[in-house]
Amino acid sequence: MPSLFDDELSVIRVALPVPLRRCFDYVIPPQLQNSYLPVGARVRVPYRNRELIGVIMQRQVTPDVALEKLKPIAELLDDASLLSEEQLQLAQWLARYCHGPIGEVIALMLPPLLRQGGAAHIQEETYWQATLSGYKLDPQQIRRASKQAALLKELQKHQQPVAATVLRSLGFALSQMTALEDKGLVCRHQQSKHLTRSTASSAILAEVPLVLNKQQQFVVDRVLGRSTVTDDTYDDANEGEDRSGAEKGSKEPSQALKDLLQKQDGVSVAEQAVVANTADTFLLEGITGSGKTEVYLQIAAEILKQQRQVLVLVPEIGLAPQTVQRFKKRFALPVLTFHSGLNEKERLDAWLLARDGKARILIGTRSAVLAPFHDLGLIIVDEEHDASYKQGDGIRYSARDLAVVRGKMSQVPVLLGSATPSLESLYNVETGRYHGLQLTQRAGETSQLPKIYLHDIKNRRLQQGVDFGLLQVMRQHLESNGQVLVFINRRGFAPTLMCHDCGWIAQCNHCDARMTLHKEPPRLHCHHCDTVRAIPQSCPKCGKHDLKPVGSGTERTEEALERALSDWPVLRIDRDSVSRKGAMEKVLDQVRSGKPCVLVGTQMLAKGHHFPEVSLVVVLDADGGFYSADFRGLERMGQLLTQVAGRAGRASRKGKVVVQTHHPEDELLKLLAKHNYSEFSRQLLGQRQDALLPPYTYMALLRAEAPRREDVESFLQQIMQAAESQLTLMYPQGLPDLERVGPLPSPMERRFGRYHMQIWLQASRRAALHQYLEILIRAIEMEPLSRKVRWSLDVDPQETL
DNA sequence: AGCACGCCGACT
DNA sequence: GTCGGCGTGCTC
Repeated sequence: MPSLFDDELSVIRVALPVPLRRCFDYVIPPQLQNSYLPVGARVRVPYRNRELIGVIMQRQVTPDVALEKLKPIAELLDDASLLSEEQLQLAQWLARYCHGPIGEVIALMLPPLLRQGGAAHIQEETYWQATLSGYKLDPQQIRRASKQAALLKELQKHQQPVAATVLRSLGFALSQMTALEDKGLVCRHQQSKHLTRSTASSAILAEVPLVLNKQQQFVVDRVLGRSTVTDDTYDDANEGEDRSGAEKGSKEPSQALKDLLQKQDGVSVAEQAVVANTADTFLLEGITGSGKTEVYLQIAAEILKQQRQVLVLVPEIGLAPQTVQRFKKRFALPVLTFHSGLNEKERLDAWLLARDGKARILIGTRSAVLAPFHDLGLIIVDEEHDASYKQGDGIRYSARDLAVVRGKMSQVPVLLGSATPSLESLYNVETGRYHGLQLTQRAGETSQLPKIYLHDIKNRRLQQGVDFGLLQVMRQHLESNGQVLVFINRRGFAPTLMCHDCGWIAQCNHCDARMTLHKEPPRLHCHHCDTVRAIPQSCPKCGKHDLKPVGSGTERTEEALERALSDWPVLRIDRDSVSRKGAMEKVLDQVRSGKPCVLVGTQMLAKGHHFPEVSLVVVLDADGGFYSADFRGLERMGQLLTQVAGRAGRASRKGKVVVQTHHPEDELLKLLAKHNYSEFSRQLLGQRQDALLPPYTYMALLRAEAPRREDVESFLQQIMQAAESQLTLMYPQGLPDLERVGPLPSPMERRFGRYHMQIWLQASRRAALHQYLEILIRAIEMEPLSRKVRWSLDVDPQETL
């Protein structure tokens, strides 16, 4: 009979993927008494009447329920910890910060296959490569085995190992491969099919780095924690190197590369140790074309030299193909991607390869910030202002902010980069939490920044949203072989359909929104709930045949420009036109061909793509930011306009940007037109400070939604009341500067047949906000209505929808 | 979240 | 007489 002491030793605490903000305790059954049950390993456990897979969070716990209630673990799935100490710490931090269930955060960290209980092993395949003597031997010398000779000849064609499956499909048999192996002419490798590059190679670089200008060099040195020499001798030396290096790189790349590879092999351990890494956060503000990516590459190179790994976060992998390409081209090391486009197997492999240190560089979208690493040495967050770092359902976290936290935890530098930094990050520079770094010059041979014109459209006659005079300007650019980019932030043909006779408009049945008129294919489409209806022939209300499209979207602009500029191709890029796979590439290829054309599109076009031949960019409506219900509307507008302007004149041509607006005298717009994003953001920060809005205060938003309005409203009222009485009980003095507003109807209250309401919370101290949130969450858990209502808590909301 | 238990309406 | 509606209670 085991003693009480023994029992307690055999109780472990497990995080389970259930929406409960606690863990569950289990006893270790006799058959596992002698097993190693480390924190971070997965277990299969009975839970109510089924089995779940959880992660061990704590060992030797004293259970807070009676011992008899504890069930035994059914199975131990890992013989070693699957989540590192660092990851578990990060998960705990995130769960506390979001006030979410730890089990769900843990589940978020595991790729789906591991969540389902799959084995944590990389599936390796056999690869064959000729040995040194195999490469040298003339295959004809292999007599009486023509098949082997052919196989050797095949392998001699490749510098890299070739998969056995590929060889088999070419008609070679395993016996032929092993026969050559016995002769010492070929050798086999076991490796993941995603690791096509050798991990053992001592070479790090695969190409000669570009020569940095002084600003870039300063940034590289600063992030790497090198002491920077600022006297003139250094500058002169640098200038001298500049020219010779550039020449060498351009004229004789192969020789330069050889030198470089030779040098790399000779890098001594002592040399590597010179760099004293910082664990600080840096905000790199670099205008478009200032060579941020090159800076990333060269900082990453130093970290990689130390045998450490680099994590690169990008907003969307689809928008960053050239970033991925540049990393792959630069480094002779395995570069892997991690994003939602991967299938489950690929996701698992990338995850495991990063964990084992075999993936040296991981480029991924937001969830990559939770990936495991063997020895992480640097985190880069590209386009740090991008809203897609915070999105998604369930646990709402900002991958950018989490990257900063992870950097601090792991004592690793974090580099946030953007041409248009978020106000949050700029504020963090101001308060000294981040170090600010700047790139103000366009790198390379690139021309000056485009000139931006604010075009007043008050009282002007527009043709489908385009000023008549502007068409002439477009024509000029096309005639001089330029390309024209036209932005409009609405897709579809027209924002809605209206009866000219009685004023009826096409309203969505499920949302407080009008339906968008589309022509391809013809339909009325609600962009909020995806409801599609046929276009009525006559007015459903008065029966008259006088239905008119109101306003214009991408389809209509495309149509209008096709008519007005019929000598040139007009291409459209928006979510509808590129939904088919490869459609986007097809259009982009046509643009890259460099022939004059007009490209009409939504913001999709503004991000990531380079169009060197674009000489004119037209923004049809810049005024959206002024009327936005969201307090970040202006910030978004500034970022978008600046990014859009960055699309013009990137190569030999000097670009021009025309922005149609009703507010050409607006000071903020004028700052943007002068390429002065810094001053623009400073002014916005001033406004935020005056209005006591983030980043000067901390905000949280409790959203709730249900089919019945009354349920949402009384739910929010009930929990607020409960929280209020709890607050006076726990903090008789109250919490300082804590604003509680609501329940309020959300902007667009009815969506997809459900009513949305919210409670706003704001505080000048983060701690006060979180103390209140804790109370509020407890109130929700007690409230019976919470099963009728879907609710979610958003700390640091990006959108107030 | 799931999933059982439990107590009231329209069906073979 | 049952099948099944969704209210509510619990999960180590």
